[in-house]
Amino acid sequence: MAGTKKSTLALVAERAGVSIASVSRVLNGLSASADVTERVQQAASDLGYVPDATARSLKVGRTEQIALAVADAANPVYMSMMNEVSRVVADGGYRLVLSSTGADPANELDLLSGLDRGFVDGLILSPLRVTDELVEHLRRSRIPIVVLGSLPEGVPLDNVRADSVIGMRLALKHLAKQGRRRIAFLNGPVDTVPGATRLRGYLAAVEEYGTAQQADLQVEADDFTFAAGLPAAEALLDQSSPDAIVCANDLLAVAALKAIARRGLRVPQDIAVVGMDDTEIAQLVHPTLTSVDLGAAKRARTAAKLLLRRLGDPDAEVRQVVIEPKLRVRESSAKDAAREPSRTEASR
Amino acid sequence: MAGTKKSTLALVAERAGVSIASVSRVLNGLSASADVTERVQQAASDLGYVPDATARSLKVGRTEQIALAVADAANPVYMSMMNEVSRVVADGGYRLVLSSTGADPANELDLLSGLDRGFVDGLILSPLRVTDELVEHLRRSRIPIVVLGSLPEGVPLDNVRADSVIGMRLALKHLAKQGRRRIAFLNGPVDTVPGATRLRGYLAAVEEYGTAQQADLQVEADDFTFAAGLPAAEALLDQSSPDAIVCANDLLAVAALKAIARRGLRVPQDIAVVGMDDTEIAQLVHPTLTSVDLGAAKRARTAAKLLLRRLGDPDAEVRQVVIEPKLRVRESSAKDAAREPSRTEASR
DNA sequence: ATCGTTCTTGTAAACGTTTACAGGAGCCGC
DNA sequence: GCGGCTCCTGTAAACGTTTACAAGAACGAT
Repeated sequence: MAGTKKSTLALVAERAGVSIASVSRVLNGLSASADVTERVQQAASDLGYVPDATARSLKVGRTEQIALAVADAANPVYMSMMNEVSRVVADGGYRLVLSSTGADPANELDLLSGLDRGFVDGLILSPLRVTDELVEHLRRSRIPIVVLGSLPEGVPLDNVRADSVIGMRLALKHLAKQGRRRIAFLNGPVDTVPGATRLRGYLAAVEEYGTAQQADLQVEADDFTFAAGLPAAEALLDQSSPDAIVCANDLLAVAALKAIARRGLRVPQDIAVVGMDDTEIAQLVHPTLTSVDLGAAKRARTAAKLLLRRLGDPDAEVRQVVIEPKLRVRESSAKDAAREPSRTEASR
Repeated sequence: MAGTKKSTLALVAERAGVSIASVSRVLNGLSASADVTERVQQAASDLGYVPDATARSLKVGRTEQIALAVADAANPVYMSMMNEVSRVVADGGYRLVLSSTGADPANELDLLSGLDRGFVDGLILSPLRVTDELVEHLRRSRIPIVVLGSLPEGVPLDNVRADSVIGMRLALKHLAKQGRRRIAFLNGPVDTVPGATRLRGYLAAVEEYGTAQQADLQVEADDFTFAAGLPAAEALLDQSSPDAIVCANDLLAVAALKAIARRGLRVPQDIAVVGMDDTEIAQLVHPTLTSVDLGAAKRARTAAKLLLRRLGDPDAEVRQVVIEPKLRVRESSAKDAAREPSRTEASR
């Protein structure tokens, strides 16, 4: 069947006794006589011909590749996003180039400059920090970019974001309704976009629902990870005695669960815990974790579709989509402890 | 600084008043007079010139891209592998193209045939199932492939695998030494490579340590996921009363923990649980999960390095690396329940 | 029978690089 | 002062496609 040597249009043409133009036409389904079609197809299959992607790209000016750049691919929420993007993009006939930018904004800039090399047709970018310089680069990019996450007003780029302010509101409302008054906030770095907006949401909700507002109810982990969350949660429990903790992240929430368990306190009886992102982890831990679903999968899917749309129609109007958060109540904040998870999701 | 219009060698040449060959040479650091060098660099930066990746690829016959194909990107163990590969590959100056093949072997075959289109220089493949047809395709591939996982004898391909038979042996030895006699096995699909070898390892270890060998101590989940593991674990507890469960996977192990908790049994006092892969999840759950570290990160890193090596030297001798498993004892199998995790890993 | 259509096919240019080759300038030693 | 050397630079070919254009064949209509 497939030979092991490289094969080219010219070879096929020679074998079929036609010109390379005819071969190209037949293989691309353009008009050709039955005779030529037959001979070309025969020759092509004899030689196991496969068109060269690079040459084609150079000629048609498209690579059929899309880049996805996320800050921290180790975070489960990015993983689920990646999976969604991967699927949509593949369905659209594109390959996915992965770009792990890491926490350093410089990498994002590097990536953006590198984009002009034209190795992808479009980019989905999920920046942790949005600097002016980044925005400037985004504006003058030669290829379509859709941003996954918040963007300053007036930047004319497709983007899809979660409304985490409302998300925090949902969490605090839920807790306040149970009579929780000392609701703490375990945040990640506040100099990141998610960290900043979630803090804003927390403060607004504390105000709205009239729960305790004390500085010692807020703590900031060095990173949105379990490892960073653990000491932060410990510190929080040391410095205050909350009756609920809402966390910027499921990983941080799991860290809170652990810190609470180490002190012999009970969840949710003594302290309720609410996470954010509603990753798979929320359902794995014990007790299962109440979490604010910011629609990561949906955001990712939407972003990918927006990009495909723009690749198809570069002049389409700019669209900014906001995904509405949903609260997934589970054991870690249930009023009656015996309650089952409210919803079971398949994990794949 | 960078202009927003596309720029080409010819434009730079014109502006600098030299030939395109000279421009290319200067930009690639080849010999050139100070005068020309100066003028070219000036012109290039004026125009914000960036070389076109596609054209370069076509000419030099390399794409600087490497593909990574995994069956199920949603599995946390693949995620960690992906991160490692991503890093090594990036350090080597390559981009990473992600290919989620899914459970269907047909997709892997598609991918392999597509590889001849030459959009990547090499491939790291982690197949769930290894069919003859797959092996045949692997042999006649035109680009280097390194296989992440077991491979039939005599296939001359770089590969790196875990010795999960020894891994299972470690797990059972640990449990048997505690006096556990009814050690159950919660496996994933046995028609996959991991499923098959882990079963083999379990049976051999049961033999070696003389623990109970009963059919009802073995159960097979439909997939290596939490969702699939839950009913399987329930069934296991229904049909037998093990004093330990070793699982093919951390996700399955977490499912076992949950099923056990639902019955009001205690871990590890009533039933010890051991997982496999030692993913981050093992440290998040309560109780923390003893797990066999199959060196996923190390395997991935090694595979990536092997591929880079072969890309640099196509005639290097074929290397097959086996990574030695290590047991990470944690609370879920501790003899004395108050014991702390034996080792704390940073999560990033 | 001739002209005009339509349909098929081949020739050749183009995409943006890299690089083999050759021509020319400068320089040295004799 | 001239052959030979080195060093620099330009011309042009090549990578493997796609596609505009023209040429030719076949055929119908007048």
